[in-house]
Amino acid sequence: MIENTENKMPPNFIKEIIDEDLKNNRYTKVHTRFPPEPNGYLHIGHAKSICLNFGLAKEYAGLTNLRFDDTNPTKEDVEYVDSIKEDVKWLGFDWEDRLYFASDYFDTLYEYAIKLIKKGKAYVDSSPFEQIKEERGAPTKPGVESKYRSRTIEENLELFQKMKAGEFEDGVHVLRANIDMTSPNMNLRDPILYRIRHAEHHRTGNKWCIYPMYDWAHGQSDSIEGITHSICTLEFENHRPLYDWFVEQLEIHHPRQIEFARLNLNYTIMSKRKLLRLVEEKHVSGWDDPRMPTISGLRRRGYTPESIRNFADRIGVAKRDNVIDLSQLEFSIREDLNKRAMRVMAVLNPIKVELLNYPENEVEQLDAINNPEDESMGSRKLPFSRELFIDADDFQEVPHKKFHRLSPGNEVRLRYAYIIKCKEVVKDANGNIEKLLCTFDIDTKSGTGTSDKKVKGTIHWVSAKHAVNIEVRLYDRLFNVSAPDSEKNIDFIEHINPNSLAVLKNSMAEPFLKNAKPGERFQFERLGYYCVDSKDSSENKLVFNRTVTLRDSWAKIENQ
RNA sequence: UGCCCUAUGGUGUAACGGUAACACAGAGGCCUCUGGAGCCUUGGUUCUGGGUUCGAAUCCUAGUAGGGCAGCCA
Repeated sequence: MIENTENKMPPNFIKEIIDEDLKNNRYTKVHTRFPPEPNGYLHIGHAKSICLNFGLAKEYAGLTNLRFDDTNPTKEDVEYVDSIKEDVKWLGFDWEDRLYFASDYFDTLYEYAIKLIKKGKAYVDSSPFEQIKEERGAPTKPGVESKYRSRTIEENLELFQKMKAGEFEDGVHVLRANIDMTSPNMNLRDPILYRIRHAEHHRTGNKWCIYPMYDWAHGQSDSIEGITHSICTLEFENHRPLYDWFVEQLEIHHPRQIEFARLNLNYTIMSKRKLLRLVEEKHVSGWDDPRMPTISGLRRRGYTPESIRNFADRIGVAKRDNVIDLSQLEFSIREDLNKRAMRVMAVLNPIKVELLNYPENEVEQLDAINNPEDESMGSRKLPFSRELFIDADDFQEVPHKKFHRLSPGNEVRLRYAYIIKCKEVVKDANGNIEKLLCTFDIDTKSGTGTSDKKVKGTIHWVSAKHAVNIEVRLYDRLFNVSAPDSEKNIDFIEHINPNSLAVLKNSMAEPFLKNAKPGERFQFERLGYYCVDSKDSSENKLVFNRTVTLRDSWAKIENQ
């Protein structure tokens, strides 16, 4: 396997920080966490974070928790909780018995809030929404203090208790921290800790009608879990002083937050909101549509966990904004599947070939190697007969000057079989090719060494009467521009590639594929990697998804 | 006209003060019963200007450029 076996990711600034923390005894172990909000499916960007958090812990012999930051009941759902667990597991990571929810800490968080109020560090603000917004100021304009800021501790305690008891409508009061309305860091301008939301929570039901804000819940959750290094993305950099302030005021365990740049992929959108829109507006078949950058989409597309982990290692982690080339992801899956996928022959767009000098009812069983990269995968038998299918792309009636495949009067090798020559093109009334009449050279049988005839090309084929009909879904990038959501005035939906999916219903595969099981991956020789669709494929109707094409140097020649 | 962060070949990431490395992509070539795989070759005055130093991609400083921050979202 290509994956490095030393459990080591390449050097990065986070490891340097951890090394230093360990050396200085700031912490004596490494404990990380992956903290998704269950409001959507995980995508390849999350995979980067998952690999980072679990990878770091593994490398330092530490632990990683899975914690759902479920502080907003109006946006979250168990469907997402389940999918996230499945995806993390599938990626190959194990949180063991450390599955947590921020909602597990609602009681503790409430106690913490009381503590803050008693210290005079939090107050109930009864200003209307608009007023709070107004008083917060702007990045370049200091905020002003709320008139409720000077309420007594007793008054705050009583009001907060009543908020919890459900005595107020949504939005009537909020609990705010008492910090500094003039701070240049907006996060420190008396941030809201609790809001009233009479909504049912997917775990706590109707127990609560006040819910903690993310900023109030997140850092304390990390603290409660004894997290040493809270790895998060760059946009929370400005929140760090606030989180530090909370744990200092509360005098509780102080995790160290380290921010890194999130993953961006060209020709891809990563925003959960926008992915949700693709699903809701049915531009794709669901969160697991093989064109989606979600983990479930990549899985259905045929990506392996190993390939994604290697990808994450390869792209590294740093603080500068980045856009990774899609080819990097494609390389990762080709690299992995090249080593492990069984080779098989399938004809996407069949043209019939008749071998005029091959006996009518004869069938030969030819030897075919299952994987030239891995001898242990052995070989199999391929039936060969008078009538075959080859791919339309492998025949040109008027060949391009560098075309090495079949054309009238030309010879080509049939992989694992014979060299054939095209004698005649048979067409129907509309001029469409019906079949190719060819002859085969009996001395050129593969493996016999009875002929030293050389031809420039080798093509794949399938025996017509033995072939199994399959459906093939050819996927291409979902968007036709490299940065689909970069223009403010153009809806990213307009950049959807109309050819992102092509369905071929008449493809033919060698009989071995008859027993292919959902999720199984193959290389269709000379074409690419394909996997049996996990949803729509059945024994009667095999459906294959194209994971990725093989590198195609012919395409380059052809385009010149 | 505030605060925070960032700046290395086309794209990423490394180099931890001693003369730029690795991967992907691109371009050449070799090899080949997958035009696959594999192998070889080929790109950078390290954003700019000052400074510190025997020596700077690395430290300081001033610019410039990009990103983030004004949800009772996360």
